Amino acid sequence: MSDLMEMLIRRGFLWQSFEIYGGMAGFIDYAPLGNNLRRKIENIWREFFVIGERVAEIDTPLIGVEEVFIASGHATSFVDTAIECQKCGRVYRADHYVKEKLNLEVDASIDAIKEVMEVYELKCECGGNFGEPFPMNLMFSTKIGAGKGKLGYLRPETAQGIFVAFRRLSNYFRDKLPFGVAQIGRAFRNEISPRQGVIRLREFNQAELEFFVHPAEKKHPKFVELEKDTLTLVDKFDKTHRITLKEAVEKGIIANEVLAYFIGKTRRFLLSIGINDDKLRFRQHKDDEKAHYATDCWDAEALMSYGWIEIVGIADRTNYDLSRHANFSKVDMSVFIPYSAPVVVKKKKAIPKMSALGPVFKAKAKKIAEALEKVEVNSDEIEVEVDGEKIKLGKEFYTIQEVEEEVSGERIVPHVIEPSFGLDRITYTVLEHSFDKDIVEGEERKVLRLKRKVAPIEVAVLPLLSREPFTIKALEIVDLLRKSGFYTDYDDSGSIGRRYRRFDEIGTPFCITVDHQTFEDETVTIRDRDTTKQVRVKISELERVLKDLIRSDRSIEEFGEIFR
RNA sequence: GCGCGGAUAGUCUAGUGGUAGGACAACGGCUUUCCGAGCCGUUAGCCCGGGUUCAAAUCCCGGUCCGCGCACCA
Repeated sequence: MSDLMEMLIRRGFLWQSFEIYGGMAGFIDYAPLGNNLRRKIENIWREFFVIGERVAEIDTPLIGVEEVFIASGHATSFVDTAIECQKCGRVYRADHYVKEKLNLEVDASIDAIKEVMEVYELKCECGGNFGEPFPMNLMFSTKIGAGKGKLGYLRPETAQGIFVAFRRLSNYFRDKLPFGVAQIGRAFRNEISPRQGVIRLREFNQAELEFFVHPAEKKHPKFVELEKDTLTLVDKFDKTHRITLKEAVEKGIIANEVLAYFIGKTRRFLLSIGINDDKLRFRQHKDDEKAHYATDCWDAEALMSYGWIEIVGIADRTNYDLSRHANFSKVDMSVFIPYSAPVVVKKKKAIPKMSALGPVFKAKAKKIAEALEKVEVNSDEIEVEVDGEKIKLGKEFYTIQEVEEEVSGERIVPHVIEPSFGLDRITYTVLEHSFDKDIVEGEERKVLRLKRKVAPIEVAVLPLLSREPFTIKALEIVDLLRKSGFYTDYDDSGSIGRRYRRFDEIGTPFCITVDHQTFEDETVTIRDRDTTKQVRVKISELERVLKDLIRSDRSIEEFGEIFR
């Protein structure tokens, strides 16, 4: 186990879930410090992506009814078909294996795979025969209600809750694009073999933003604020660019401005919580790597002990999800976009002749007539589609009339740009990028150089000596700081040096020490974690000084003279 | 899911069939005028289930978890 992981467990950041019953891969407990850290990161995410934008946050159920995931495509693309070799026991994803070995695109359904296996007498690389193909479902299913119940799934992403509620949300925003909807919460994927500590979990935390835009206007009004930011991009041809966002859009490396805006915003967010810019890059998905819904997709990747790991996915999901839900639910998901001024258009319309249609088409006549009225007339012959059947109609069935129509706008299905954050991975990256060792007075020290605003314990109060009256005074200050809303700890065990090291290890940025002088002039010392320097401040000023320090990167020297 | 390796106190680790030991940490006390000091004391462990044996941390089987490789990662 790494030094860091050992510390995270011992000091209470992360624990294996269900430990007393042997544990279960893919689940972790957020221990007190880890929980605090992740919550703080979530709150900063809110500041960036909800409060700072035209974005609302909602909270929808973790369990979704089956229909949602049939429409979203998860129920099919999540149920991949697998084949297992009877001889060597290897399991493959069937459609991938067929493509690789036979260079055939096949449907991932069990029947299609079975057929291919028979026709081509598919064998394993080891020469063994495959058994019956079986489904490999990556969603957790459950029954809603007693008895037979209704089939439901634990959501594999938070996004669907937003798409499903789109009509209400659009209304909430008074049908004016662009707007965004965010959701922070748990998602579930029944991974085959979760590995790499917290990197692949079966139950994990997502923060997702669905930013709805007009398909023809993928612009962001605040792009100018970020366009000069320089960042590392790896495009789909594996070419690395060190480039500004503006250039990246102009050169077409990033498909549109909204995508670029959120890439930039994501980078700023990640830097603000303490992720190292040198260990951060944005990588474009290759064409065969993209999810079933995405057209362009960029991952924020962080370099850590496991290599480059995806921590954020920023995808242009187009109108895939809304269109699918519109089709499956039969509920219109479009938004009416008014033109700046109404447009008058001349149209040729077909007026159905019921007396002709009726005798020929009988019961279908009414539906054909309805379809006819919607058709635009360009030629002598009109084709309409009724119940999936294409029907050609000659002139005898309608009359043409020229009409002038005033069109005041159009209905469009918005496209959505989705930045999707893996909070567990981000939290862990922050820990890895903050973990450091240095030498203080000749001895090695482990120190977690967390940004002050994410530190799970913000301040520790320590009596110089573990006896009265130092302890009593220190406890009074603890009480004071807790009432002011600081995450405060108190420690009087062992020597003062040992206690400083304890708080260095968990990343507490400031230690307050009650010493002899405290009783002479009501001052205490504030020690800075990173420099180990101390300044002396009045107890009455403590709250204000700490607030300033934690909110900023200012040096403690601005608040008093260096004491030691 | 497959293969290889591993699992002893909170953490790290010694222990090849015969009384489970240490270090660090934690906790209590003494001491201590600012960076893991010292002294005394305390708490605390063989992953789970089965088998072999007079006797299992140790050998065998199955499972779980951890690490690595393969596969998987919508």
